[in-house]
Amino acid sequence: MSTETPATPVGGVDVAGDFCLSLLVLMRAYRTVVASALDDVPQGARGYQTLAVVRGDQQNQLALATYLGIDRTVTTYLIDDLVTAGFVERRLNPADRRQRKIVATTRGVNTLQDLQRQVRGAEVRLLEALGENERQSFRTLLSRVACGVRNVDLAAAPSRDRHT
Amino acid sequence: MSTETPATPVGGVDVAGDFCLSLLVLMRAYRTVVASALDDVPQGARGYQTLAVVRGDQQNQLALATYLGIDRTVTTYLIDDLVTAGFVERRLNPADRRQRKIVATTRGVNTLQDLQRQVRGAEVRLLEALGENERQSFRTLLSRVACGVRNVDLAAAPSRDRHT
DNA sequence: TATTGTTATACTCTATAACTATA
DNA sequence: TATAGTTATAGAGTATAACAATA
Repeated sequence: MSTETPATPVGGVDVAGDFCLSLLVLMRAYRTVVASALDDVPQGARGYQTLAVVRGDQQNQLALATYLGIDRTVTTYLIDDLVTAGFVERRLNPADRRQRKIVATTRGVNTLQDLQRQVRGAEVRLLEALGENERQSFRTLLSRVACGVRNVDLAAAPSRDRHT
Repeated sequence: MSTETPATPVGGVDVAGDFCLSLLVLMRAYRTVVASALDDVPQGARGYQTLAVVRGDQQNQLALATYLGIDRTVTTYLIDDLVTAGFVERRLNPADRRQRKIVATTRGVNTLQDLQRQVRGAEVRLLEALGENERQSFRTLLSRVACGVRNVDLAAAPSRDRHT
């Protein structure tokens, strides 16, 4: 009740206005646009994100997995690759020896800074259709949506019950 | 040259403002939020998109694949499933008997309308963190970015050359 | 017993190439 | 010969479950 628009945009198709497809297109374009920048980063965008998170805060793998929204088994392989690349280290947490804190190496931090600059550039290209103010708006809105979604944790959507 | 911001947002990490992660979070949340609505649609969001495209314009499979950004081999399976579900039909194009035009059935059209309503509702929930005006802005900006990206075709990003 | 991390297995998704039929 | 569509095979990515070490 009281949805925003009439259900059917009669006449032609309004696919251009279709949120679902637009989001997919954006996602794919994003991957393409940052691909060359993240080519040498293990696991591409995922490795980059990990590096960005790890740089500021030293976290164990489970916390990292939760934050990035990936499985802890995946995290193992991911960190393996980042360690091999020399971007992060695993350090045993003396307080709880089950945990391994992930710490960015100097090389990792330097690489990250370099990557962030390149990724930023790629993002600007991606958002070329927008003016500078709009681009900033879009960034801000996206960020707020993501934060909101992250906090709410989508309690309204029982994805697990439906897995049959 | 003349990028928007200084490369490093010194101090803590600015992951909340990280476009890359935000986009991923949004994408995942979107999937989750529409999952129950699209549960009975073959191939989920992809089948839904296909139905939306097919409804307005009768296209052959190759054109469909191009538009949706998927491979033509994938399209075959996708259409197979949609046919099985009774949402679309394959019709031989008399003008060129190599082609199969994909046409939505009555049932497909009705289902689509129903789905669109549900998906719209889910999207509103997804964008809950935004006010109504902001929500509309976000939709519009996203749509424009997607269109821009689609037209430009990302010529600047040589993803194939880098495939080693 | 519960938790962190690792390993092994299986499953899904996607990409590549070979094939049929029409042009 | 080139194109539309199909089929088969292999690869990447992901999820599940079982395991080892520590609490």
